[in-house]
Amino acid sequence: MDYNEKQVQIIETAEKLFANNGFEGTSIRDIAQEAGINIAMISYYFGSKEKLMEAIFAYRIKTTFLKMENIINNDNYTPFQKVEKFIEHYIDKMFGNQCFYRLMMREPYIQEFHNISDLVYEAKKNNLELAKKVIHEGQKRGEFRKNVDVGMMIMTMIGTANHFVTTQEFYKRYNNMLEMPQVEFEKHMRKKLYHHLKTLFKSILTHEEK
Amino acid sequence: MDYNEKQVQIIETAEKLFANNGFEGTSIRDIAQEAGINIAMISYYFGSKEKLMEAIFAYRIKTTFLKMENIINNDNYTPFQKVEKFIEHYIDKMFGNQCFYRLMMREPYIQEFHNISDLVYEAKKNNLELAKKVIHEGQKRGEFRKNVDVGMMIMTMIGTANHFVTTQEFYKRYNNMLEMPQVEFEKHMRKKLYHHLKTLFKSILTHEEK
Amino acid sequence: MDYNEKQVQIIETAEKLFANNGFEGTSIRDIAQEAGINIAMISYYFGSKEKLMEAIFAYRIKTTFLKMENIINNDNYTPFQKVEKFIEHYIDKMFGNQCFYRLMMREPYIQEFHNISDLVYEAKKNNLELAKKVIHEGQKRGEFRKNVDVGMMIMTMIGTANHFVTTQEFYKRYNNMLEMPQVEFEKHMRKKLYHHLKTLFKSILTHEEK
Amino acid sequence: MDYNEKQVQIIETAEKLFANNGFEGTSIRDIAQEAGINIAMISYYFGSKEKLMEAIFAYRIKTTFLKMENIINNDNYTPFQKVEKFIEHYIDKMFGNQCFYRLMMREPYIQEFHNISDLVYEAKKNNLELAKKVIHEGQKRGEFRKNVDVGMMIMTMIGTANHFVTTQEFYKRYNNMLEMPQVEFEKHMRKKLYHHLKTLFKSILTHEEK
DNA sequence: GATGAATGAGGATTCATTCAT
DNA sequence: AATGAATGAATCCTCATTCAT
Repeated sequence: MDYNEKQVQIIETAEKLFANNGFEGTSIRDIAQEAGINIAMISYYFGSKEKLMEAIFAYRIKTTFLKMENIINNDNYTPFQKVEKFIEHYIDKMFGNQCFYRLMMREPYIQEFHNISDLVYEAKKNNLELAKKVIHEGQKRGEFRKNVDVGMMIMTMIGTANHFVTTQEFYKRYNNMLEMPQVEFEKHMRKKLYHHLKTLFKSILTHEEK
Repeated sequence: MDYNEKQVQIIETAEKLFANNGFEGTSIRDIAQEAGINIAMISYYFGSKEKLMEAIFAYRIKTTFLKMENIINNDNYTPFQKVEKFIEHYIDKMFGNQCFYRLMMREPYIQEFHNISDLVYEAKKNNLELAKKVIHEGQKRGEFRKNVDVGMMIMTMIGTANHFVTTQEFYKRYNNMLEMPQVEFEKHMRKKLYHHLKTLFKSILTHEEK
Repeated sequence: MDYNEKQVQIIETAEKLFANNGFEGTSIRDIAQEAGINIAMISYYFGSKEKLMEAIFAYRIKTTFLKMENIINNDNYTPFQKVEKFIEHYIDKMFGNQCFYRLMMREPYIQEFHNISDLVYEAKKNNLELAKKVIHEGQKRGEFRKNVDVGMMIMTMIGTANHFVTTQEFYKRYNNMLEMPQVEFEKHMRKKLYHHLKTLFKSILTHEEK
Repeated sequence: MDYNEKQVQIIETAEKLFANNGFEGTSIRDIAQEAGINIAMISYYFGSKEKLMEAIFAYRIKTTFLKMENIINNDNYTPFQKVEKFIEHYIDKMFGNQCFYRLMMREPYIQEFHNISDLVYEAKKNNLELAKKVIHEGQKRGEFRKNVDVGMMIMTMIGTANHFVTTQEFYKRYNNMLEMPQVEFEKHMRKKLYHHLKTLFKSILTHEEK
């Protein structure tokens, strides 16, 4: 399960190409060429193209979906601070691993065919339950409204964030930001997303129904 | 630009398969077999696989992104009723054309290579501007808060709705609804989404900042 | 065996395309498009693509390889004048039917597969024997040398003339005549060829061996 | 640019089939079957059918159009001996590479579409200029007539020789030589062609105009 | 451990032809 | 008489994978 330098290089190259062109739209030749390695090495290291896909998921889910617990269990934060941290964390992860997130979005079916279904399911479930825990805590402490559908809130956060990534190109074009350097643009996006989701959650969690 | 019965059948079959398996993951053979037609007919009718993809977009965007104006311009509705109608309409369209929406989500790159880029851009822009119009109207009438980022609200609506569709399988499994018939499940989802987004928008648009 | 206007149009279009791109390199669609007729008409009129090829040969050989006898049997001409007429006639025919001649040159195998083998054989044989007749007449009258290989002379005439047509493009480029209008260029070529072959034949037929 | 054994085998097989059936009339399957190799190997080695055609030309022109200079520059030969050697050399090359010569004759257009145009042009030009050099030398030494159109003489040589190859089948049939073994037949043809062209050139180059 | 050569399977597309009208 | 729709066969090419080295 530990990948050497070359294997990691292959994984990351493949991830990028799969995200851009899809699993079937990317050939092993493409990956080998982009990564500067021999074509046969992919089958050699991973067994097959499918197994490489599995490796990507295993690699990312392991290194990506961890360490959320630390935030949740830090007692120095108020419930809403925890929510904020949670949002920040998700956004940071997503921007830091855009390719992988785009890949997950575009190849949902891939789960069914390969041995990653459970992995992904567990990661999502884990995420959801952490969020529930935070919000329930806030409710118990009387700081959040009672009748909040936590599942829907999480979907809103993830959906909005994901769509943000997906729709970047439209956004750029619509707002005449095509010339802005990618790094700056991402910074802008990220900040905007932070603010929006925090405001949204605050509004939902603390707004009194009339 | 008018497609006969057989052409529509091909378009809809291809749309489904492209949505499930991707453009490159779907062979012309697959489409022909599923649609019960001869393999050569696809090239015969559409010229190529790529042109078929273009036809799908042209077909759907034309028939899907219309008639939203009627809602917006109906003076019998209050601004918030218009927002509700807008949300309903988007959700209905999306559930009614799940395949196409999933296809758009998974193949964003396809726009760049083919002649659908502008089509999609215009549709999205049109959508966004209609939403802006409604909300600005509510603001002018003092019924909505002033400092609402309309763009972000739309992204939230679309992102949440899209994610809802994408994540169905996880949702089913997580909530032990795997046995529920698809039709009933969708009804359930749709209702839930209606409610959630309306509540969300109400909260955002009318909640007074403290 | 009599072709109507449309059939002739198809034949001539096909002849041109076959000459330029070869039999297999030309599709029925190409011919139909170029001739401005329906695709099905070719099979309808001629039965098949192969039969169309046969029709071209039948059509051209009939109308092309005739009337040579008149020259030969005209008693007002001296033997060498007859040779000159013969040369002129061949060159004129060839320039007037360049496409057909190029077609014959590039598709010699086609004879074996189709029913035109005998047709072509007879035409060639007829040509050769007419030439022999003229030259033998000149020899009998003591005006031509005795030991002339008539077959080789004919091959020289035909080969040179054919090569002239084939190598036009090289000739143009080599002599900086790329800008010259095709009509003028052909006139130039034809004149040159007349003169060359006549001189050649005169030299061969009348030159006394030392 | 150096081809291994298998590549050469493919090139020579393809050359033969292209010469007989044309570029478009020959399928990759045909070539693979005749050469006893896997179909995919052709694309593997050459990239495409077109590139294979280019390879044939590159291969032949390189190995075929060389070493003529040696003859020309050999000072032991008289000008007419050089002409004879030149003729012999051309005929030998042509009979030794009949397929390639037939291929060049039947696919002149192929030059325009592919990267061999210049290659062929240079080879032809080179050939022509060597011939000119020889004849001009003879003229300078007063052994050849002054007013000889060297270009036309070369065309005569090449055209006659080429036509000889093209028309073999007719010749055989006409002269009842269908039963003669090919090797013996070729020997006969070659000898005949030697003699004819040498006589022809002698007559033209040395015959005094009256 | 690492790789270049080789291949069978399957990809999209074009083809000449047929048939109902 | 003439044609648009439709199709099975064949086209070239790319694919992921294997194997001897």
